[in-house]
Amino acid sequence: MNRAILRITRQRRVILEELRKVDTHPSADEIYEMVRKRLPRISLGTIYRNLEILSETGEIQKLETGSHLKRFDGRADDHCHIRCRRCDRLVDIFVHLGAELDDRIRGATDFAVLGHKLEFVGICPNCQDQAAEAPIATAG
Amino acid sequence: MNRAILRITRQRRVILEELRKVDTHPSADEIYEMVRKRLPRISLGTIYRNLEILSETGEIQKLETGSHLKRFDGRADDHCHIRCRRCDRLVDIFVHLGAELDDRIRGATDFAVLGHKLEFVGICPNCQDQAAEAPIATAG
DNA sequence: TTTGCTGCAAATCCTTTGCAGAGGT
DNA sequence: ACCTCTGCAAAGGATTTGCAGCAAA
Repeated sequence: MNRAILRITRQRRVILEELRKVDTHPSADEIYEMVRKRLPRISLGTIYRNLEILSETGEIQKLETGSHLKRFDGRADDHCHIRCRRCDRLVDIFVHLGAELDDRIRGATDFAVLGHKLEFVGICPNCQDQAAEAPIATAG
Repeated sequence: MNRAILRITRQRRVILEELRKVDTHPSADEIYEMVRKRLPRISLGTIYRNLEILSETGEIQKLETGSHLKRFDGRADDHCHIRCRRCDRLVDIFVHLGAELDDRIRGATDFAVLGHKLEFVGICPNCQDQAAEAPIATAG
């Protein structure tokens, strides 16, 4: 992927701006809808291409954990996420476990440890409230 | 997904047996190939349906972290994995960080924390050796 | 006998790609 | 002017699903 000098196109700039505006970790398709309000003729292909490039250069983060579709994060600094099991909402958590975790497993593997992907799973406050009103029927 | 009483079909049994034989965390397609040697007429659809059911009932684990395709783990007990960045091989690690990690973030979120997905990334011994002989060209 | 499961094939969903023309630098 | 980027549309790969017949219980 030896990329030459990047150009700052209108599309690339707007994609980054829109992604930086939110903390909702939208999917490519959701970003497409957001950007389309400002650039109605942009194509989904361009969205995908730019999200790929922006995450390669480290300006954004591609989140591939635990969902069938990719989500993107406008923040690239050290933080992790928690996903709601009911509504699939993904929220930032600023607890820094980073290097510590990696150190803890170095004795337990013969791999050279480079890093990790961590995502918590839970129920968000909204869905907790709904559950109180109308609990989800679990088999059994 | 309120499922009724499950039947133990020949297909379901063989899929589980084959998955339990290996510690390689195969994809659906790889499991298809393994099972086909014993049940040549089985279909990929049946493989997918059964892997889904078996992971719902907790007999196996569906691994969705950090790869474009799902992998499956015949062990359902508490352990995590490390993935090789070069060859994508996925290996078990038996360091138990489970409950401890969840406790550490309970103060930092208003979600009800249920658990987490954790996957380490590194370079496996094989690929380390290869790198020593012929280092991978990185852009620059 | 009941009804969950199977094989088959088509459908679906997300993502990537080829191409000719547009637009940054 | 050069060469990366874009829009369009088609391709791609993994997974899901409808259906009629099959087979556990």
